[in-house]
Amino acid sequence: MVRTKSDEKRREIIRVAAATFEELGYDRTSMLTIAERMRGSKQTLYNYFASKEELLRAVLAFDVGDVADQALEELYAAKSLRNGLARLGEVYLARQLAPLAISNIRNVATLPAESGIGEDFYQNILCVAWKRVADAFRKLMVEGKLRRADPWLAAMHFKGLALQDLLERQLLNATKRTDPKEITAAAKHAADAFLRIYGNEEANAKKAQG
Amino acid sequence: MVRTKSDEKRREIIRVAAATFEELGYDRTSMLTIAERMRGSKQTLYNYFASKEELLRAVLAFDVGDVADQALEELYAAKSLRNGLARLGEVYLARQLAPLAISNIRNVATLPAESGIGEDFYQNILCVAWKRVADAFRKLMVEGKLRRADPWLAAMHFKGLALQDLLERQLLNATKRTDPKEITAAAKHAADAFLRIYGNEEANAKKAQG
DNA sequence: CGAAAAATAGACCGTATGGTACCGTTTAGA
DNA sequence: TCTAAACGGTACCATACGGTCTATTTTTCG
Repeated sequence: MVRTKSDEKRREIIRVAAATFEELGYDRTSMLTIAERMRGSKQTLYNYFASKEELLRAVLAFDVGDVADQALEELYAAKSLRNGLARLGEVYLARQLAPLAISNIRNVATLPAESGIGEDFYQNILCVAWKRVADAFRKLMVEGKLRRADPWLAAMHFKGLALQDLLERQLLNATKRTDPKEITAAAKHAADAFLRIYGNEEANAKKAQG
Repeated sequence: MVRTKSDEKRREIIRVAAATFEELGYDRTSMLTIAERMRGSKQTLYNYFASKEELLRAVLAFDVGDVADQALEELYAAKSLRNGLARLGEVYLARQLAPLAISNIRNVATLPAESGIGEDFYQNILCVAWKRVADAFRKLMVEGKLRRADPWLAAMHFKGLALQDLLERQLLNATKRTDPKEITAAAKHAADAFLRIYGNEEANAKKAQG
């Protein structure tokens, strides 16, 4: 072999494509536009990716996150469970409301169901992270810091409490960009609410007694 | 005037357009397709609507719901607050997860932010209903059936608890159709969780004593 | 009935797209 | 240095779209 399609170039394509999808949306982004922004040719794109959809899949996979790791570190590092949950929510929110993440959801949602992209994205990208959160909750339940309950349901409730409204607004372009302060506030409210659902009053009561 | 562009025909166009947008998605639906399904001509469409986007706006406005009314009736009619909340959630979920509602969200999300459609849709359609729910919660707070808190935040929390995961899955086409039993279960869990956050233990305690 | 209003059908325009094919040029590695 | 792989540029293809225009037909109402 004399010359190799470099991984670096591949990543560069993905980066440019991601930025363009984010800016214009998948449907309104043409392969030509991406090629031009690469200062390259369409042929090169098709050299690396079989189709536009394949390129989108690569963009989606690229966003895969260590979010869960970061977020869970926050959870463990915090002094109180409440603070930890608030930070967890904050990190998650910041990530999920970032333009790229939003546009990914939006772009996936526009594709026909038959492509199977939506299922892949939900199962392999979105859920993976939340499963780790659910596991963390399970541990907290075992440790008695949270009331015993279905950890996955708890994770979904946390997600819903923290995310729902802000995400919807971003998705619909009803808000230009979410104010970081609003994120912090939403995360705190979510943490408070979550503790009211899943907090372990028994343990707290015992502590108060002991 | 000898003949009037009938409101009936206008509604028929909206109906057909809605069904087609729902089936194919806004971007992949052409005005020609709609015209053919109407057994009419494109010109007639442009006779009633200035543009494709205008037609979408009409579709969105058409879906405007009495959802809130129905849902709140359920809330008041139920024997217990818990049952009422569960029914409220169930009705809302069933509505929000219906194919048309989902596709509306999806279609709005795909349009460029500059169009302002997203803001309109969120403010004038989605929020309107939830404001009524918030008002209902406010009343319940005044009556002491719920703990005093920000009613709007409470409504958003209820929405998040009930809706978040199922809506996301539908949006992304990660689920074909949501099982009604799953809807019922999600609504019940949401009601339980909601009462843990916003239930009024004082009142309950007094009742237990009295 | 007869005229005004509206619906139809289809050609048409300009533009754009995803994807392929070709060709001459650059590059890296043996 | 030489050669094969990868590149840029561009033309190309088939298709499709939103939107306009025109000519013809249908409907409705005075």
